[in-house]
Amino acid sequence: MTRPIRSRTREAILTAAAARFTAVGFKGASLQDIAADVGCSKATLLYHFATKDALLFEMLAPALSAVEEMDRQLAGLDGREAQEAAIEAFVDLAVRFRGHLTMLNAELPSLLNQPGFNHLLPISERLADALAGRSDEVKARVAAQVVLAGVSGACAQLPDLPDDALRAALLPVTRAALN
Amino acid sequence: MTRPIRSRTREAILTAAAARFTAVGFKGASLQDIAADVGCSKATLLYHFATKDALLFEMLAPALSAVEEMDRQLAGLDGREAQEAAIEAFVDLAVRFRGHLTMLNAELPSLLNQPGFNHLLPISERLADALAGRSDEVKARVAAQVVLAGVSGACAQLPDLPDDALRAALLPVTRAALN
DNA sequence: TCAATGTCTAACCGATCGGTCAGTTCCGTG
DNA sequence: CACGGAACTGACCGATCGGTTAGACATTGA
Repeated sequence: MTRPIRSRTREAILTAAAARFTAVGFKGASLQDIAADVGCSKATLLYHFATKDALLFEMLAPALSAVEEMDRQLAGLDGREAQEAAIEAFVDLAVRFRGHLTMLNAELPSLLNQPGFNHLLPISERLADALAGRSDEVKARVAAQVVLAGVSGACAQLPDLPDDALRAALLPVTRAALN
Repeated sequence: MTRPIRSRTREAILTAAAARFTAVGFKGASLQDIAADVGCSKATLLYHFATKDALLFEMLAPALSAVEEMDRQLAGLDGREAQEAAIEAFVDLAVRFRGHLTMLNAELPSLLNQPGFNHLLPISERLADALAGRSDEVKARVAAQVVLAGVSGACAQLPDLPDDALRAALLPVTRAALN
């Protein structure tokens, strides 16, 4: 039984919003433009999502959950073990969520004031620490930042590359950058 | 002879605008907020810079010039030679301009419609090609994108690291990622 | 000192924005 | 078919935005 067209509007809005936010940023995307992309009214959009922020949060919720889960998995690990686990998990995440990670990063300053997102900065710092293999050396920390920005940036830039091909390329590149 | 305070307003505006644009994006920064940061009126700001766009363009002009110059230098080079030259030049650029490169990248979709900026996309593609050592392999091209986003992202993330320390760390990381 | 020029400003403008609301239409169920 | 609730909408709202303008103030050079 196919779902009626009307009950698919909510998903269409989320998809269109994600595309707009990723292309021109949160502030650069207007609710009217998103509604027009979907082919509904702005008021319809606001019937389904109470605020513009609610749209962004719902878009980012799966990536946020996955980031939190990754953080938990990395918590008890050290040195080389932490690094390898972080590499695998982060690359998987970036490939799976493509441009959403860069959205998380771009909107981080404002997201930090929101309940549910305020632990993101410590998570990000712990991830960088794991990628650096728990090392305090400048080079290791710089490499971790290169990987954080580079892997998520590359995934956003290469939307047409299939997941497995992208992942297969990213893993050795990431390992090489960190070692 | 110290310049009078009034004639320093223009530079203060540029500095404050750069900080705001880098922190919250072009659309996220309002002229009123920038003016408040400087301690002048919005109309004063618009006396010195005709439009908000003019502010952004002037902020980005030095980085743009440097990118164009780098493009010219890379034009006749091939394979390994192209790659090494691109690595050195790009890392130098990113360190020198810190967050401005990420601004160039973030605003690229809208900048492409502006005279003076419309050659940026081909330049960016040629730079990625040089970083990949003119290789068509998926891994080489993915690595180039990682470096483009990663090096500029890391420079934006580490504003307190001195230039020479940052450069010294970035060069080996970049080479390793690309080889 | 004075006129010309540079710099700054408060008040204003129209446009766009996120959001609200009363009313309409659609859908599923008994 | 009638009904209640879900989904949708045009018109509206106040706030903020980039930008404009006439006038005030500051600076400079003769």
